[in-house]
Amino acid sequence: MSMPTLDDVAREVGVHPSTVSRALNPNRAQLVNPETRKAVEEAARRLGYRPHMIARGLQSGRTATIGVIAADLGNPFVTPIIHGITASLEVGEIMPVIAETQDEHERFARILDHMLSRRVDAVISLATRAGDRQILEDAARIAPVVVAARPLPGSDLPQVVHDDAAGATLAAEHLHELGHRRVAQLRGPLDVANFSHRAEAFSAACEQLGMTEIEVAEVAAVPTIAEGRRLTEALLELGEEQPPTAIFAHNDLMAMGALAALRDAGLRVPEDVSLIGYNDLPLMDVVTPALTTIYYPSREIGLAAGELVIEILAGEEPENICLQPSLVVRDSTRPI
Amino acid sequence: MSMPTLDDVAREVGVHPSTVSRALNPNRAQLVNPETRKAVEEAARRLGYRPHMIARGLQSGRTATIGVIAADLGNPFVTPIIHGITASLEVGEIMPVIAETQDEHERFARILDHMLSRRVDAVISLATRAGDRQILEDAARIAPVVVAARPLPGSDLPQVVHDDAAGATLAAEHLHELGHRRVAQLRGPLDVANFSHRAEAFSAACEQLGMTEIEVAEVAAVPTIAEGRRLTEALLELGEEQPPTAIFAHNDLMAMGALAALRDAGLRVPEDVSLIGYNDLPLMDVVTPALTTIYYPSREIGLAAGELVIEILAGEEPENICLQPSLVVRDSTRPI
DNA sequence: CTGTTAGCGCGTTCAA
DNA sequence: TTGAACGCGCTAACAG
Repeated sequence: MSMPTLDDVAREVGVHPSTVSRALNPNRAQLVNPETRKAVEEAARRLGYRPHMIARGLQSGRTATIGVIAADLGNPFVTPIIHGITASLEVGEIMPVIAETQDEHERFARILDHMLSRRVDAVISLATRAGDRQILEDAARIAPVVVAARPLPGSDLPQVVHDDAAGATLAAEHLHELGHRRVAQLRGPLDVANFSHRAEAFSAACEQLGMTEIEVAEVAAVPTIAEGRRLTEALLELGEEQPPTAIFAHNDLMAMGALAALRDAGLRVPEDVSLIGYNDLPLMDVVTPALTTIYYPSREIGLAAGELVIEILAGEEPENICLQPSLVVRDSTRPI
Repeated sequence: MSMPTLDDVAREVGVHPSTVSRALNPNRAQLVNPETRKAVEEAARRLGYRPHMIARGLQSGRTATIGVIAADLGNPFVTPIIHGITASLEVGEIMPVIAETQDEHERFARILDHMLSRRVDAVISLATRAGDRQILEDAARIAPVVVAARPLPGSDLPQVVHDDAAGATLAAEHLHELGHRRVAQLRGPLDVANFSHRAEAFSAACEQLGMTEIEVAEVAAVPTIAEGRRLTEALLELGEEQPPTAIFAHNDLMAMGALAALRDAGLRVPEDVSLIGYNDLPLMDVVTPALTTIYYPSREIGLAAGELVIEILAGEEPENICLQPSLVVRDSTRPI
């Protein structure tokens, strides 16, 4: 069960371990006699030698791993991001080490600590909330930290994000163009910057476009189907003279919850109420009605975050990245 | 950017590094004078000392990481599994290191090699295909290997799987009970044991129940929406006197593709054709029609795989685990 | 209770 | 072209 080391190979060939080290290192292999090199390579193969990256890392100081902190791996939103991260990291033979915060601050802190103990070469946080700022910035003095997916406003940390305000504005404009004048939004947890940005931008756009926003007092505790359902029910119980003609859900999961709640209330989408989501999750094009939504470039965010990490590790100056949303019109919205 | 070490703390307090090591190790802390211990702890905190898990691992031989090999992180099927793995591994403060094979054998081999180089304490393969058997068994002589999600028939490696034959049989029985007599299945790639098991069991059940199986010659290259669509189109072009009245798709994604293809062909689900999937992916209850499917306990598979790894690392004898499927009846199937 | 010594596997000096 | 020695940060074993 224990693996052969450089010493084993050296003994096998009858040379010094350093020679083996050199022979097996592509950069230094030329410094070694071609014949001994052949012999070393063959012995290594025969013995099943594999470099001990841990030992190597101990002195090089690099582990070729980066920490990825996600909020909830059960949310289909994160899969494409992690997919993108692994894809871009592959070129550097870097592997992600993954952990979940469940959106609990204390867990976030513990995980960050743990990752620094592991000496990950960098950390990508996909789980950032407003209250995590201090510990992230502290961590950044020890290892590079990249904030991705969820923005951290007012921080100097390198960020790979998306223009949530633009997305929410697109949603408002789309509804306005369709003739809607009474609208509502289902807000995600506001300590996640994406949602606070969406909330503010949507309200601002409503005001500017002259639409009446029917405010739902409550905010989703977590951005899930269940919470989307709950908020929608609250909205319908508001007892307004008339319900809104269109609803902007802060993400697609909440939109799915809204869809269910509306159905239960006997309201049809889009005939009675138009519904627009956010993220363009996989499968949103096959639900019925196919969901009009704001495309969130998850995979690209992941790719860019991975690439940014590689640049940082190469000593380059990181540049923040902000990707743009786009409107995906499907069947859940229509003219009033 | 460089972190303080035991030596730094020792120098600060004026003791020997070993004393610091002891003071900071919960198991050995009692062997040290309470006062010096206090002093050490305070100095460690003040300096921001964190244990160097890499260095520790170098001599303990454990890295507290396990490798997780997935086929495709873009498939919503895998996220809940990884979710389960991280959840069960958390108790041991073990973190998963993740990589993707894209279902390419060579990449699989490379990744396995890489993980062994990193001295992961164990490997969980979620990406196993028939041809990967040899390299997996070779790897298992170096580090514990657990095969999860995709079975590896005839192997002695510990496995955490699911009874695919039972699931496919449930599907066939359900269709039979509804009165269907002409059915078809959309087969996933057969070098993935789940799909070959489902294919065989479904055919066998058809025969036993006296249902006619209309065979689609082709098999999906990958189990995706696009391939599900392609196979369905092939099925419809078969020019049979009559198309089947029910279709069993080997997974939910393929079922979604089938749904689209049927719609395009002017056939309605379930009025004209009943459709049943496999996995019960998130959102399958909100698509329209809500998909009848076979529940696949993804999260439980992940949890069990993680727990199995922990047991193995604790020196216990691994026991194979086989979880049972269940039928989830929704709106995409109905009596003929 | 604490200091000393050695070594985990490797890369990187410096010599020869 | 190769060998010898050292150290990365830590823990285990042995002294004292």
